[in-house]
Amino acid sequence: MGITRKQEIIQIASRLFKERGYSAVSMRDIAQALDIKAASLYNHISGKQEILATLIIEVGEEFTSQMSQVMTASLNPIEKIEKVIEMHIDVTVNFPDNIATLNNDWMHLEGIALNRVVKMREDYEENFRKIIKLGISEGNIKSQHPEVILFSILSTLRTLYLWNEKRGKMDVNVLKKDMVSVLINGII
Amino acid sequence: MGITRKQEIIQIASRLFKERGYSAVSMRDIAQALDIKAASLYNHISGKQEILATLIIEVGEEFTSQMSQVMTASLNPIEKIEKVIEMHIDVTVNFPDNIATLNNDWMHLEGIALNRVVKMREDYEENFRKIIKLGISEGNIKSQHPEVILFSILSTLRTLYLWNEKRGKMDVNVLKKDMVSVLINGII
DNA sequence: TCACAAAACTAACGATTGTTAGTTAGAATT
DNA sequence: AATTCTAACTAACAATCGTTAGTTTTGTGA
Repeated sequence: MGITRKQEIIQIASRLFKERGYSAVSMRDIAQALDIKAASLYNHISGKQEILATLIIEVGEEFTSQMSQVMTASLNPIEKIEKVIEMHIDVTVNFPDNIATLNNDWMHLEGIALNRVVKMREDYEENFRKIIKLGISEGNIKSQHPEVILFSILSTLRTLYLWNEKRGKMDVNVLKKDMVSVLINGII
Repeated sequence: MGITRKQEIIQIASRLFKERGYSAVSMRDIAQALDIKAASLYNHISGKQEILATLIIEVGEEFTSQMSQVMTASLNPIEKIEKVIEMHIDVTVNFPDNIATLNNDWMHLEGIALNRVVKMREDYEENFRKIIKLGISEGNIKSQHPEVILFSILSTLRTLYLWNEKRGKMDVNVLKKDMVSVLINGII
């Protein structure tokens, strides 16, 4: 048993959403990419919203689960940040299209799904913030405005997907090592 | 003479584009925000595309012009990177909505405008890359893969607009100082 | 006060949107 | 062999899209 038709639809849709954005992709576009008619999609999914919600929640839960593993690990703050960076690179490699949609189209979610995703993101940021603040109070991290540190690292990690193709033949482990070095030690 | 009606339309549109994206904002939405009918917009602009193109090219030219000033200044590579960071913060403060649209909706440009903007972005990145490579060869910058450095700094700067509201009462000059410190010296 | 230009309006166009209803061909199950 | 299930299809819907044409209102300068 390979992947279901439903998964196939969501996969193709995520690719199109990544390129053009949720609003610019029609159900007919998605159907055409699968070489079927738009109405046939509804044998597998309830609507465009379900595609969006499934896509986003899938990768959102991956981040949540991985972050909670990092939080409970017995590591010092700097080591935890390193883990978060490495984890982010792994998730980006495994879900590049989902991440694009999570970043750019979360606001087109409706109802409970929207609340849920917003809360997931807030919790994620709050966990990251805790690590940074602890690192500062313990003296491992320079005493800088924590929000600046949080934002700098997080925005680099979040937009990794944009750069992942250009990265080309660069090995994932090399990328992790360089990324950790640049984000933690700076460039000089 | 304050701003023209055309500028007013573009301003309102950029705010809506920032929140929902170009494709999810209709001409009727823009008109409603101005308390007029959609057809009335066409007394001032030729169409939705003109709004998008004007918006994006405006801020694109600002970046191009400021970057070329940095390139010709007699500064060492590290000082140039500092200037680029500060410049990016200034442009973000002055054009927060344009930047959101440049980042997220450039692919919806059509015809010459699309080519032009893609070229502007490529040139911008190439200039930044030159600074970094020179810094590495001169020994001012750690010998790391230049693309990792370029990408880390640039993605932080490009998504500053997302964070600019949360920044709240944080003074622009403090932000510049902290940002330069984090991006160049790291967090430890 | 009159003329003119600017900027709004109403009405409508053809195209496209997400979605539903009902049907059909073929495969799997009984 | 008969039945059920799966997954496609055609046709159509109401709503909305960007845009155009033609008309009316509004404000300004002569």
